[in-house]
Amino acid sequence: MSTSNATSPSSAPNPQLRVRFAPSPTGFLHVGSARTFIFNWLYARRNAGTMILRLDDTDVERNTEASVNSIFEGLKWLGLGWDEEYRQSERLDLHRKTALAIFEKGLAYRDFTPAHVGDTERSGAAGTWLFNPGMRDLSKEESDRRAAAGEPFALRFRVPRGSGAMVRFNDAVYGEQVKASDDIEDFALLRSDEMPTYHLASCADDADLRISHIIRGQDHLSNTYKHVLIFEAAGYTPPQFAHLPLLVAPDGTKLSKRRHGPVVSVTTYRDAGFLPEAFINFLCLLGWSPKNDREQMSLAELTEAFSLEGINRANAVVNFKEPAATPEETFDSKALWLNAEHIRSLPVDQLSARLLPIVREAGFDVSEEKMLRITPLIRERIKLLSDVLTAADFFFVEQLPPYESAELIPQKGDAAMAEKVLARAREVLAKTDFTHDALDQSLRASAQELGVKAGQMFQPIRVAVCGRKNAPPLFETLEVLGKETVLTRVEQALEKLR
RNA sequence: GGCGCUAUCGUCUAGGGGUUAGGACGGAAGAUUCUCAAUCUUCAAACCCGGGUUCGAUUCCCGGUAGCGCUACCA
Repeated sequence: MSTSNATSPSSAPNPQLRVRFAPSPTGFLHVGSARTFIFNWLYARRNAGTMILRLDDTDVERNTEASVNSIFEGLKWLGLGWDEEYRQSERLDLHRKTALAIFEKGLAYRDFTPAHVGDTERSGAAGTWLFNPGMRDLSKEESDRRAAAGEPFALRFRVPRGSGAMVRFNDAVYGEQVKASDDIEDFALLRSDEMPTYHLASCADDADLRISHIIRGQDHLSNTYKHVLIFEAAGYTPPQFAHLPLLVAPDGTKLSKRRHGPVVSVTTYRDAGFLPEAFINFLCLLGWSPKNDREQMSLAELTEAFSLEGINRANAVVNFKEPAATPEETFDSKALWLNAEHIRSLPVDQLSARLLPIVREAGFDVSEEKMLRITPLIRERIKLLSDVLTAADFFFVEQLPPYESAELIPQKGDAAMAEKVLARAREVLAKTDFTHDALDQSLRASAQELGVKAGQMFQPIRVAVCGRKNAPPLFETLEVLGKETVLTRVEQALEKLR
């Protein structure tokens, strides 16, 4: 890595650099987790390292297969991939071995206190709970005897006390971190059912998988002291830590499906019509900055620009609206804007290919060719892929949905003018080539002959063929619609006016 | 309660001992086009508070306040 170029992603594989994304499958994949995954992935790719996915599923009570699926579903949509995959539940032997090694060094002890007892006593006026009285100093003989007798116990880390010892680590984002070990409680390593706790399993696996950088949410910043203690007790050098500021809701609280609804779930963005590359782009800008005012960036550009130094320390608000009605007002407006930007920068054929399944899914039978012709007309008019359904609806249907005949009346005109214009249009269009320039010429000429403004000529026709006033440019629209459909719709509009 | 982290426009952020505190989204106004959108121009909008240090602090230090995190045999 010392040889890698500082300004472009290194191509030489870097076997020493290994990062992991380690979700626990106790819920769907939410946007905060997605960002953590993305940052890890970016860091791995930027430095030609290895990206590992590890399911931290040691909490048998809360894990669900549905959650595992939801995580994979979300990650699949992001489309970033990973190089290695593990499940903690398949590595319990390693965790127990690690715990045992720590125990044998005298750095952990058995706690026979029944589970869930201390909660109220612990947080009494005396202050912070640090350990259960008596257990820490149990003699080896008694501890062994009670264990041999089959009494259940949790294994706790024997955190150094009264020595004034300090635990420290250097965080790539938050800098030098120091905490008195007297302030750290004797946390559990193994539960009384012999399952490892998160702290133990996580560290044992990180060490075993030779993780070089732990990039994770800041909610783990204060847990890190415990982790440093575990790494050292087990004889490993702790990896480099980099904690990420949290993503929070507009009310400042952490994202939760219960409180904030589906806006916090990754698949909601997928289903709403976000482009994964736009969503990734948006998430990257939350808590990280390339520091050069760049906003819209491709994956390649993000990969190239990404560095731990660009990560900031304050929590970032995902500015969605809680009581959500339309997508327009639900999602963070920057996410929407970025999505529109990415849509516009997609080549027409690619955008068209992404739109087609959505249109067909909605029940419209549209050919690839036709979609290819429609796409450029709506590309600048949609923010979400699914907007295609409202922006281009009139291209898909045989029969236009009903609209008010008053819509046909042009600016500063009346029903008579609308009728006059449409009658003329019917006549002229019947003998005009349906190409942009020919339509342009004959319709403008007609306007002049009729003594109306171009806009007054175009508007009734637009409404007649699109069913509404706001639509893509007229000539292109007519061209794609085709002469037959256009004439039918103009005829129907004329009937409306009578 | 204890321990810790954080604090620049509404939101995401840049910056940093002396700046007209920059950009973006969103908002407002205008230009432009056959409507809408896109595009372009302009405008409004911020350094949490109090003490230090200093010739000078938004920037450095301390305190306060607020928010968040951890304080489980959850992760």
